Amino acid sequence: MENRGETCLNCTIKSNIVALLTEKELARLETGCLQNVFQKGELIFKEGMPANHIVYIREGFVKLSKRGIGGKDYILSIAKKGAYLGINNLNKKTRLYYTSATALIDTQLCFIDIEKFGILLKENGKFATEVIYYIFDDEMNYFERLVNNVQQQVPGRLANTLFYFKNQVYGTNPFNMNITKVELASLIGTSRESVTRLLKEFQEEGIIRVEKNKYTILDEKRLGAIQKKG
Amino acid sequence: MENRGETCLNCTIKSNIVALLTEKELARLETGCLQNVFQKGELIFKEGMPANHIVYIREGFVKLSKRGIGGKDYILSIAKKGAYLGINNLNKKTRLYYTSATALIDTQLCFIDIEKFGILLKENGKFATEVIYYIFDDEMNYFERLVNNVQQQVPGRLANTLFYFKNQVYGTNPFNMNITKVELASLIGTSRESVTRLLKEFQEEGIIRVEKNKYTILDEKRLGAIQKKG
DNA sequence: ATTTAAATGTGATATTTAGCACATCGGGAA
DNA sequence: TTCCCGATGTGCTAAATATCACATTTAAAT
Repeated sequence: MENRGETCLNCTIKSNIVALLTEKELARLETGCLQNVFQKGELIFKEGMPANHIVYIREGFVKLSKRGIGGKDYILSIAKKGAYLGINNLNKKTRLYYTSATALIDTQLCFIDIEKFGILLKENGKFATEVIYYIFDDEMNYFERLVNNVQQQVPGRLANTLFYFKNQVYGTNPFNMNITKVELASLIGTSRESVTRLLKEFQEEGIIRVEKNKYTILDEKRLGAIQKKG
Repeated sequence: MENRGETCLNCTIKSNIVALLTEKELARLETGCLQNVFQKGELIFKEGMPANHIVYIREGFVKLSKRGIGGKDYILSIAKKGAYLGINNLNKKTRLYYTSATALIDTQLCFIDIEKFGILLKENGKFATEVIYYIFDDEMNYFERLVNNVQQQVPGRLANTLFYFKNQVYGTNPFNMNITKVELASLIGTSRESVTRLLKEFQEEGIIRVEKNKYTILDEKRLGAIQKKG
C-alpha cells in the first residue's frame, strides 16, 4: 500500500462530510489518512480482521460479503463511490471488520484512521450530524432492500435486486454487472440455478434483456408488478 | 395525549444519550418534550403520517410494522425500553413515519420534538456521537437478523427469531411472547401454518417448550445448530 | 493457440413451503 | 353462563425452490 503523496487538504474528491471540516481539522485527519488504488478482484479487508481504518470509496465498486456455513459466501451489498466502509466500528472496543470487502473494478480508496475520525466526531457536531445523515441515507436504504427480501419470494427478490442495481448501484439503465450469477444468487439468497431460470423467464416475457454482463430493464412496469406481488 | 407534568430535568429514567446534555440543553429539549402512557394494542403512530417527534421508549414493548401487498402487515422488529423510534427521519425534508408502531403491553413513551433534537445534535458533538453509537448498537443488530433471514430457510429463520426474543428483546430465558403466531410468522416472513408446524417439531425434539405465551429454549446447542444449518 | 478452470445453462428429481379447508380452542362481551 | 370471534392446530395438495448431474460456454493463464 503506497501513499500517493496526495493530501486531504488538496484532495479534489472531498466528500460532503469531510467538506465540513476546518483546515485545521483536515490537517489532523490527514496525518492518519492514506490513499490507494485496488485492482479488480483484490481483497480490501477481510471479515474478522482488526479494523483500524474507515475506508472511503473515492471511485469504483466494492463487494461486501460474509462467510456463511460450509464456506459459502454471501453478499450483503455493493458499495460505490462515496461510501464509508467500516464506519460501524466507531463505537466498538474491539474493532473487527464485520464483512470482507473486495474491489469489483479498479477502485480508489482512502484509509482514514478510525481513532482520528472518532475524535473529530466528538469535537464537531456538524460533522457528526453529517455522518449520521450519511448512515441513514446509505445504510438504511439497503436495509429496506433486506426487509423486502425477507418478506418476498424469489421472483420478487430478483426484481428488487435488479432495481437495486439500476437505481442504487449503477444509476443507469443498461448497466454492466460486475458480479457473477453465483454472486447475484448469494445476494438474493437463492441458488444460482434459480437465478438463471428466472432471468431467462424475465427475458422471454420481454421484461429485461441480458447480453453478457449488460443488463437492460425493458419493462419497469411489469418488473415493478413482480416486485410488488412478491 | 396528556403531559404528566414530569420534566426532562427531573426525569429519573434518563437515557445514556440524554444524560450527556447540560442543564441548559435539557431545559431546551424539555420545551418540546411530552410524556405519555399507551395501553396494550394502542397505535402509537402510523406508517406514512407526518413525523414530528422522535419517540423514546421509557418502559414497555412496541411492535414496528409495515403494510404489505394485500393489506397484509409485516413486522420489522420489536422495540423495547431505551429505543428511539423515528430517528431515521432526522435528515429528511418531508418527515413521514416509515413504519407503524403499536404498544404490545402498557408502555411509557416520551415524544421529543424532532427539530429540537436535530439542533442539539449539531451543537453538541458528544451528544451526536452517542446518537451514532445508539444507531449502530440498536439498529444494526436487527440488521444482522435481517441479513440472516434472507440467506436462511424457514427453520433457520425461526431459530434466529427465537434467539432474537431471548437475547435481544426480552433478555430472559423463559419469556412471554407478546405477539401472536400470525405476527411471529410475519416477522419471519413465512406463513402461520409453517410456524405452528415448526414450533411443534422443535418441541417434539425437546429443543423448546411452549406453554401458552411462555416460550422456553431448552437446548440452545441444537437450536444453534438449526440456525447455522440454515 | 492451447490449456485449464470457472461460469453458465438445463433437465430431472427431491424437498420445502404456501395455501386451502376445516376442526378446535380460548378469551372476552353480553 | 352462553355466544362469538379471533387465534391456533392439522391434514392435504399444489406450487415454489433446492439440489444433483452433466453439457456448454467463457475467461484467464501460459
